[in-house]
Amino acid sequence: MPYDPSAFPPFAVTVDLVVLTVRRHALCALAVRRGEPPFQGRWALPGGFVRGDEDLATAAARELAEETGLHVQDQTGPAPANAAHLEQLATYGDPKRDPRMRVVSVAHLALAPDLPAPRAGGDAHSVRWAPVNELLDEREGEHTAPLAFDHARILADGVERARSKIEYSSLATAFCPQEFTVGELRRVYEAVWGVALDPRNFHRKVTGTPGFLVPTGGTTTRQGGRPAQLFRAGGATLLNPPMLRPEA
Amino acid sequence: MPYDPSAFPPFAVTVDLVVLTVRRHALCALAVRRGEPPFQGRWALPGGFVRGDEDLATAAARELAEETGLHVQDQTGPAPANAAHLEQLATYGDPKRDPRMRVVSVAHLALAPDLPAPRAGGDAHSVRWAPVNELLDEREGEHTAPLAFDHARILADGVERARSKIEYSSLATAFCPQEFTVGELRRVYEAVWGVALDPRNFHRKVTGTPGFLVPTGGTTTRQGGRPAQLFRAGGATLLNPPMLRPEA
DNA sequence: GATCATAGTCGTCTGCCTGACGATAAACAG
DNA sequence: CTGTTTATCGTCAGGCAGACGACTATGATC
Repeated sequence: MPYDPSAFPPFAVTVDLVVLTVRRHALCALAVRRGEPPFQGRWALPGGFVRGDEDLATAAARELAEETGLHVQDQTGPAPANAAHLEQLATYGDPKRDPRMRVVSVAHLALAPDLPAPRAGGDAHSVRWAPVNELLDEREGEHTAPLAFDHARILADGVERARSKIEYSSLATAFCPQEFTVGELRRVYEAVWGVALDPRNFHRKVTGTPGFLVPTGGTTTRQGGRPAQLFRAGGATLLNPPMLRPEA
Repeated sequence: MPYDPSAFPPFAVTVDLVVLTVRRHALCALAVRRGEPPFQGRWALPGGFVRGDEDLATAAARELAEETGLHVQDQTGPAPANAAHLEQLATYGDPKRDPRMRVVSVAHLALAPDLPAPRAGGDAHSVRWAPVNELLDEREGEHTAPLAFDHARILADGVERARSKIEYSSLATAFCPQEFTVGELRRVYEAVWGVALDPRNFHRKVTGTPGFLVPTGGTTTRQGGRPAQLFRAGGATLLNPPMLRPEA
């Protein structure tokens, strides 16, 4: 690795974000409308350049906060109400992925609870939560033009990562508010996997997995029906045994 | 995303390789000795700059071939004898990870069968297969100085990826020659996980998992003892049910 | 207030998978 | 021929998962 700057080609490095949440029983992703060419007017994933003195994870957290007001879940201390999970997804560096110049994008995956409040600093016309099925739909439509750049691929990879990761980790709780019921957690799994799960078996499974859920003592009827116990996410990050996705 | 080149800082982009194989019942990684500062004389992961017109996967495959003579496994057509599995691992971009300049490294993970032939173009003094336990050992020793840069972290991430991925995918066969026995495959799992497995249960499990192994009809006694059936990797990439790593 | 719809929670049963382990088979070394 | 090594088949008990019945506690409706 020589010093000589002419020995290597310069790249622009960006972070792109796949921000997922569950709204109205559907898995949704954050999309922004592009205001300038290329792909002007098309929807894209939020993202931006990594600064010269900034770590990749820091850049992703900064973009996430700018775009949504969400803060990255801190391991220590009490989690704020609007805490999100953030992890690196993959890096995309096809020489032709951006027609202007050579851009390498380090995509990150963020999982957030459904936000009742509007997004900070967001323009309603240029930022929206869209069902991933719509965004990944190939057909043209009012809101269904393909995503800009290679963002459909990135989104698909992010969705697949989320789908498989909630199997063997407690990440599904990142889609829930701080306190949640077993039924709410089940609806998260159903929305992310796109399947229906048996409430009784799910309840047994999830309450029987050590470290997954801790009861808070409270109950709620916000979903209607009989009052349900409230839980908080337990300390376990890896689930043993895992939640099994039903056969394809 | 403006055009203006002054609007974003330039980065150097490299690929680093975690190349794993199983030799003498131990999981080993490829290490190269650095010939110049920084970290002169220390061991490091092989890698190099991504060229201006090159995809990330292409750059990784090129570096792999230069360093080992291995070719990336092609989905179509017959696999050559020296075929390796290659996938992107993660990207490391701490601003201080290289003291000379801002380098973002897209690490890749390669899994290869034990190579009986010496490496093409390699100097025996500057390239070696080293047990990952040695490379990750913090203590100083003749061959155990810590890896250069953040390569210990990258190697650890690669090893962990391999350990978890052979659970639910057929990737363990990438460590085997084209034709192999159940016992040889078991020794791969034992070396990667660092545990002893029951030969009888392992045999039942792998032969009972659909699409994992297809018998070639031949047998071999190269491991001594009773002749063992030879198998080839089946078409399945995802194992159902998965191989379960024994409890920690 | 009785009835109904909605969710939540507890049990039961059966089949499958797993881990532990006995037994047999086929090679080679002495 | 006997012991050693590796491979392969079988058995058995425990645990977990899917299917599903039953009961409970709310709010909504008549």
